[in-house]
Amino acid sequence: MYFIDVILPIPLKQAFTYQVNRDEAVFLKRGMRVAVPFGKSKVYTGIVYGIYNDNPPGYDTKHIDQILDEQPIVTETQLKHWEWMSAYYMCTLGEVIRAALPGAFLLESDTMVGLRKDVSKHNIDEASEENTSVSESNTIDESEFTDDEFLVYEALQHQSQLHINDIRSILDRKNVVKVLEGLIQKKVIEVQEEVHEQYTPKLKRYLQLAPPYTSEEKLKELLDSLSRAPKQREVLMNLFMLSAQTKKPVDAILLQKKSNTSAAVVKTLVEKKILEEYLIQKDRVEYTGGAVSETKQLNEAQTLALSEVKTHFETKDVVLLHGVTSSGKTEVYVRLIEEMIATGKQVLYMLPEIALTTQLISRLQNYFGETVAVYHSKYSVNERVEVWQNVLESKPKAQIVIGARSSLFLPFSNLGLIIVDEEHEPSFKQYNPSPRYHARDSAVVLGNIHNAKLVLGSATPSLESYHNSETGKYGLVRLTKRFGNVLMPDISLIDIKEKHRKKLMTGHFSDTLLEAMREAISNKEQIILFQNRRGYSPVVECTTCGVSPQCPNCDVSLTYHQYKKQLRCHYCGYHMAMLRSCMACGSETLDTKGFGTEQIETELNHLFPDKVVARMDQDTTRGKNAYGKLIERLENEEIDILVGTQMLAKGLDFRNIGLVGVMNADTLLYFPDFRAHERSFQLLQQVSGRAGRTEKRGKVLIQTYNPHHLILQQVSSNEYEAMYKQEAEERYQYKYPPYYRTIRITFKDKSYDKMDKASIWFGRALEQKLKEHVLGPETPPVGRVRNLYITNVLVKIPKQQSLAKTKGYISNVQRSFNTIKEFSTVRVSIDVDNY
DNA sequence: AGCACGCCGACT
DNA sequence: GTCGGCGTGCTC
Repeated sequence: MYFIDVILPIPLKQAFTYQVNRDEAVFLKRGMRVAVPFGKSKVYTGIVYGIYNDNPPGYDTKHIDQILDEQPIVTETQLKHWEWMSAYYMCTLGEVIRAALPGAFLLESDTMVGLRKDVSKHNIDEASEENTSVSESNTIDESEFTDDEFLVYEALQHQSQLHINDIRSILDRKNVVKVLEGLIQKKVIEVQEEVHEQYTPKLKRYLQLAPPYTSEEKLKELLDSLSRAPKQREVLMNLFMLSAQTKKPVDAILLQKKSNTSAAVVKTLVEKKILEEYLIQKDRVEYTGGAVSETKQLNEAQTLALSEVKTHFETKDVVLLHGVTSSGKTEVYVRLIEEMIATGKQVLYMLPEIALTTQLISRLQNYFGETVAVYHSKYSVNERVEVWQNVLESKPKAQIVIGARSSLFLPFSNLGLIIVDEEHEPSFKQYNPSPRYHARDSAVVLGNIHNAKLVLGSATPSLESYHNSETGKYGLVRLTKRFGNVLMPDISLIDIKEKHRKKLMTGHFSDTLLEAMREAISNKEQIILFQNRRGYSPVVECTTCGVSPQCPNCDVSLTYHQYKKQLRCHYCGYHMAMLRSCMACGSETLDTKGFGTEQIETELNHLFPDKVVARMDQDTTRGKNAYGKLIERLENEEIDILVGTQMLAKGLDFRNIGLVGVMNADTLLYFPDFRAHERSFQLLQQVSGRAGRTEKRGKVLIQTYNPHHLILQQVSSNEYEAMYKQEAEERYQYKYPPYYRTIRITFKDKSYDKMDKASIWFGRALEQKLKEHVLGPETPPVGRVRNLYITNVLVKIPKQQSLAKTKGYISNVQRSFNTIKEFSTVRVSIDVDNY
């Protein structure tokens, strides 16, 4: 007897044991995929985790359905990293696998329904006497069908196979099992579980002359015979011309184009067996660029930084590269990459999703040509599988991988260097679904496993990383000058309280900002305006009774979107038409409070009617290429003024931005989060960094009601150090990271009472041992989303307290919690390092 | 997580 | 009287 342990991509702690035969046991290796039956009627894809014989578990085991790989697609190194991840972030290995593997690797099981072969035809065409092969029991009596059964039966006359979801929509109901059971019993249909391989290699069609015609004589004959089919002749002539140069089969599409003809003509030739068709597998992810360009000469500061990084690498594995915006960090990375790939090792370059622009990718491809592979969620499942395979096989075309946080899961075998650019970006942390991992921190561990070096780069490092460099855990290298001696932008604060008092505001624009905008426009410079809120206005309020429309599913007010004349909830997507009158008192005195990007755009259209204004936020960049197109328009200077949310802060690298305006900095500062100040500083610095990238000094204007706020002062004078010292002090005082670690436990339930009771129970249980380090339960700013009430318990862990033990204790509490029936519907999620 | 089983309200 | 709602428990 042989058994294997399989990890399934579901949130269950255990592995599942299946039976295999001897041959399978010999063939299988850890890290291969198998399809296994699970539960009553499901087939899942799992990863083989262990193989053993003669140690039967104390229960019946099922046999595996099939083996899906020839070779492991997951390496031992990956498994090690993933195990660390599941332990550290308190999730199951299955959840890590689900996040790690490209969707196409995880097969889907589908229930397909078909008519039984022995009855189908017989009953459509009036049963003929001769057809005696049909046995008595399979004769269908349609009169015995219920209405639903008949509908399904009829649908199957037109389609040989139906997916269970099709049947659901045909019958317009969810539970179709009863109906199907009835039909099975009447021996009309049969069901089967089908496993679909989602990955389909991309095939390219090639054509060549069929063998009978390859001799010159035959060819002549052929051409003569086609004298009355000029189109076909033309195609053949073109084929000769094209293949004369290459002596290879010819791309079908190219041939068709060259011959200036339709697909039908080509098809006829294939059908006449004059041409032969070939399908050749083609890589989807391909670099088609030309020559590889030389890397740029580094300036003095960059050269120094590079050598400092290398010096640190002698004693440390991680170096933090703190370089101001446009100081040319990328060039330093490029040098490091260059040296690393020369030794034959792999390099991973991680960026936040949004900063993965074509700009940067093509820049790297110019240096490294086809050794660069790109990996992120916007790529299709098929493309991702190809990159995965290329990395797995250590192919040269994936020696350098540039990707978003999920690229961390790729099957590297000999990773030498990891670069985490824009290290401070919050989007490196995944919140939902589990695993709630931080890609930067997980990359440090990955680097450790591979014995690789890491560079974390940022203009505004996260407090944690900077702290690590202060304590000597990381090396620290600075780049304080912008490349080409471009000056740091000139940042000024505008007191809009005073401007309001002096009546110097036009809508949301102060006179100072407007003046600066006019000046920039007359200098033919572009302008970026930042407002960290989308929509038209976040609150609509009745001036008579003070009531404002709320989302029925969430505890938030609805945001007014003028463009669609709608009220929308940004949490659940609920929307309704804009009201004409107040829902509570009926008076038509509705007013808007607060403002978003859409309102700024509207105001701009009035203020600068002859200028091109564009908006960049979630609403305008939804489409596949919308973001890229906006960037392109901005690059080509087709846009004069761009309004946007924090999307603007990342990766935009343009020459002609003369002015950056922040419409209201206060919404950032008063965000209820211990990182609000750090985030505000980072965001404002990053946005400011968009200004002035040529010789001329860029200008930044920040409108605020609190011009004396310390953070704003620090932003305007570009004092990262001061900000760090100040913030670090506060974090220490209030027991927050980086001095304390935190774990957040979230409780959700559609009953407020249950959620409340459950969280209190959990909190009390934790307090037994963790004492005053347990905070809450506390209601978050939005206490209900999608009709689920939410509350949080926060566990703080002092530096000297064992993280592993604390997590162990939390797990124990959770285990007892799960045995309490009353709380069974309460959803508990744990977020380790919830920042 | 799915998914099936099983027990209670709103309709033919 | 059914249909279908959701609470409960299991999956090798």
